[in-house]
Amino acid sequence: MMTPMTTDERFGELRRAHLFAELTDEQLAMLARGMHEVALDAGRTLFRHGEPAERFFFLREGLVKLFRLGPDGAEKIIEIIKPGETFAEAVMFMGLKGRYPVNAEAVSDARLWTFNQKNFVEILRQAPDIAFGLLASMSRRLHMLVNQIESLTLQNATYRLVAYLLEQIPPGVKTSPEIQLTTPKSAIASRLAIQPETLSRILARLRQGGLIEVEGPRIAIRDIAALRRLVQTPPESHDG
Amino acid sequence: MMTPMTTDERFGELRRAHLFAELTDEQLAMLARGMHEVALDAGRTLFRHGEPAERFFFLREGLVKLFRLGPDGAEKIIEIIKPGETFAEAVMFMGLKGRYPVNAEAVSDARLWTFNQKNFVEILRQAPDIAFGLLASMSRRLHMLVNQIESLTLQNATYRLVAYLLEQIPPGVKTSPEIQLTTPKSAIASRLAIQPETLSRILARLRQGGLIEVEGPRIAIRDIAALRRLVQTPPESHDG
DNA sequence: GACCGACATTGACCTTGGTCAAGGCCCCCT
DNA sequence: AGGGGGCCTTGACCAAGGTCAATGTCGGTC
Repeated sequence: MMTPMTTDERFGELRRAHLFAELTDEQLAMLARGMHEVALDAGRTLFRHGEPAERFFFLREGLVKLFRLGPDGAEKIIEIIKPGETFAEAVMFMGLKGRYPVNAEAVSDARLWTFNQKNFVEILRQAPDIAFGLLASMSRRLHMLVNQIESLTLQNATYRLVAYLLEQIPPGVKTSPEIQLTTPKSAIASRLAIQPETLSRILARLRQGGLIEVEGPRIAIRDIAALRRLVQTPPESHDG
Repeated sequence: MMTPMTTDERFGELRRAHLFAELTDEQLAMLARGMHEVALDAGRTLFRHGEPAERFFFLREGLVKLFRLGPDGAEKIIEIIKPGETFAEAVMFMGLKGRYPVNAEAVSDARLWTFNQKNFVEILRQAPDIAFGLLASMSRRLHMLVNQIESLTLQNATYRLVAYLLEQIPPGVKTSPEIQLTTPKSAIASRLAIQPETLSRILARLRQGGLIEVEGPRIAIRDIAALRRLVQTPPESHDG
């Protein structure tokens, strides 16, 4: 179901990804040659933990969750991919027998472009600049995961949720910002490794304290200073 | 206080690191030109979370822990570096203003080689093969962190400890293996995000169950099958 | 040999967050 | 309008693991 689209439009869209932002038109053209379109209904699986990793992805539309399953079927979301982001690039360098370390499933109807591993490695050889972009993007992910581990182990559920809320504030907004949750609260709970019930309770507590107001997926920040005090923002910021 | 050492010996030692294993003598020579020796007493800090990252490291001797501190000073060890491993390579690609995402401190007296970032990036440009090695090594770390997150969120303390013990079994040993803990138990507890008291209690429980025997830092596995059953090894292995 | 400090162990108690169960709200669907 | 299904909320209860404190063990030092 590919809608007609000019090359320029495609390039523009690709460049939304960190990984591709710096590429020349020529390099993008190379890339685009090996690219395939995929549409995925909400709830459908893109790949599973342990499967051989032959492709990586660029998300054009919709939401995709990356998650692991525990023995009892419990699910922990590692990351929620939003449009304009690439994912599973990293795994391609685990050697020939690289395998996906997580499951990927569409949260809402999604459209993606997929790239073949071999193809991409070939491009990398010819255009080492891309390799540097890739290194940067992996660094960022690495850093993010370390932050997640810290927050999971050193901070309690309230801290994690408040930190998450603060991260969601659109940049540049100064006074009483509002947050629009883009994913169901249950998904956020999983990302923060808490139960939906606990998430509810913490929000209720913050509401009672006058720190926020909640109305469905809209959260109004009433007392941002108090929230920041709650997380005692450490020297460096908690970028995600 | 550098002891005299032939070039060959140095190259041999460098090649113990994944990252350098595939390099030619020429490439190693380039690398070695920008390399400096550092000795670090036990307990001394190598770098701190948030400092500008200008160098990365190869550990020759001793142990180094990478950790984060919570607001209250609680410490979570992210990784324990062992001789022959490199660390902090990844952060160099976070852009010019890259900062260390963790603290690094010597657990025991340590000797390291340090490499300058600019220097190394220069080498990468000339020898793109190294970049691929770096990508692979970062992939591995990424994968490892994802596994840690899974285990922290989806598994309980006993599971984590048992999984850790199973990982420590020297490869190739079949019958009633013995594990020599190389770090104090308190450090292991921190790596697994549990308190030393809890670690003690779990070990005691496993001992009472006849699964292991503990004598100080030596742990004898009595019933490896039962241990494996405890962690119900998922489809794919939990490499660390 | 006595003392000290680091580390480990054990016990009693408490806190956090998970589990189970019962509604409530809202949107869609016919 | 009525009914059904997601999703969220709230309450009662529970369990895992954390905290605090006392005690043990070992190795080094004077």
